[in-house]
Amino acid sequence: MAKENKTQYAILGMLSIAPMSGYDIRATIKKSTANFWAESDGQLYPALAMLTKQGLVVCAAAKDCGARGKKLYCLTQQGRQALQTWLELPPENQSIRNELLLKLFFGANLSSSMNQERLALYRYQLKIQLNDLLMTQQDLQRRFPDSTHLPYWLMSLRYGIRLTEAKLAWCETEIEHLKRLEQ
Amino acid sequence: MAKENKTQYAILGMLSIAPMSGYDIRATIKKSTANFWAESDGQLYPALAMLTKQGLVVCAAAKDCGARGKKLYCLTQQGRQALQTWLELPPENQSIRNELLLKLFFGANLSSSMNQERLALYRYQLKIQLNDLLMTQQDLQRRFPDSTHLPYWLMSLRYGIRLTEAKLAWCETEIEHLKRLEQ
DNA sequence: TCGCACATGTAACGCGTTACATGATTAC
DNA sequence: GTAATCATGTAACGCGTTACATGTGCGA
Repeated sequence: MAKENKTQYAILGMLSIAPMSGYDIRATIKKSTANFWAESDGQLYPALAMLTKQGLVVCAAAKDCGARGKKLYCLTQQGRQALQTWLELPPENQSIRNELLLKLFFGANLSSSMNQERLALYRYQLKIQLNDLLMTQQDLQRRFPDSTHLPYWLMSLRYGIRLTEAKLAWCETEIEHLKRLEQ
Repeated sequence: MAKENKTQYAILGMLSIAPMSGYDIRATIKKSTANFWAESDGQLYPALAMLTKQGLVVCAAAKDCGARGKKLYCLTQQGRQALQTWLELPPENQSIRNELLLKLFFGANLSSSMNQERLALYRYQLKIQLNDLLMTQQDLQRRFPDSTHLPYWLMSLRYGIRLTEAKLAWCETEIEHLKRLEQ
């Protein structure tokens, strides 16, 4: 009835790259997939516990967990299989909800300058985002030059870069549009 | 604690354009904001009922509702004020979850051809989307040449067009990338 | 010794989707 | 008459966010 939990697959995918702790997964997601995938703590840890119970991941013995009680998780054969099965399915497209766009769609209810300010703020945020993405790109290429994952990581990064550039260009032209409209 | 219900504002916004029934709102959302905002039936009608109870919208008397029991809703002064207040707040950005991108991020677990097929299918879907957007653009300009809303509707449309074009261009280059990688 | 980053979790809350349910009107 | 579209709702379900709770180890 309701949608299937995708958090588990994000976790399995991350563990297919390397064994990690919950904290590592969280950090990796924030660093590398933040542009197209987010997870919240409240999902991550329960999902890890469930995957363990289902035998899709195993937690290294407490001994090997290093300091600070870090729990290192590994994919099991079943886990790898479950990931594979999911990866091969066609991706479902989530419903989109972009509040900025919705507010602009109703922009006739606001002053033109209000809308311009909104766009200008967005442009500013996009510039920062773009910069981050470009830095991450360099960073990845330097740190994992030989990883089999690198081409795919760069692919998803370029998606972010392209989209952010397109949004920026859109912002510029729309601000100009509004300025001209005022006169 | 949890997030505020945004459906109500989408409804108020739609009613700021013209009085509408629930069915009309639904149809309008599907036609015009589908690219950045979606609503499901299960949210729409209860939200309308709640807005009525709160006095933010009123339902025209049953008499005036036309055939088929259609209920025509109008904004009240309070409703207009509530919309205004919300519009002026900075937009919150929803967390993004793009399953296609996540699957590509883990693409090293699949064959190169599988990833290529995935991208090719996406490219096909994007072309259709782009076409729809361009048609809608013409349609809007023809049907509402003098509406104060038109500039903002076109703005949100151009966002969709720009983004879709960027995604398409990205698709093309990535398919080429993968082809070259295979050799 | 004080604060920050590391590290793992739980509970409340309600949003949003899906599926179900129902009936009228129009067009062929 | 019968299918499609118009039209309005309800109920189940669980996903995902936010806030809370707790403790460790390292560096300044």
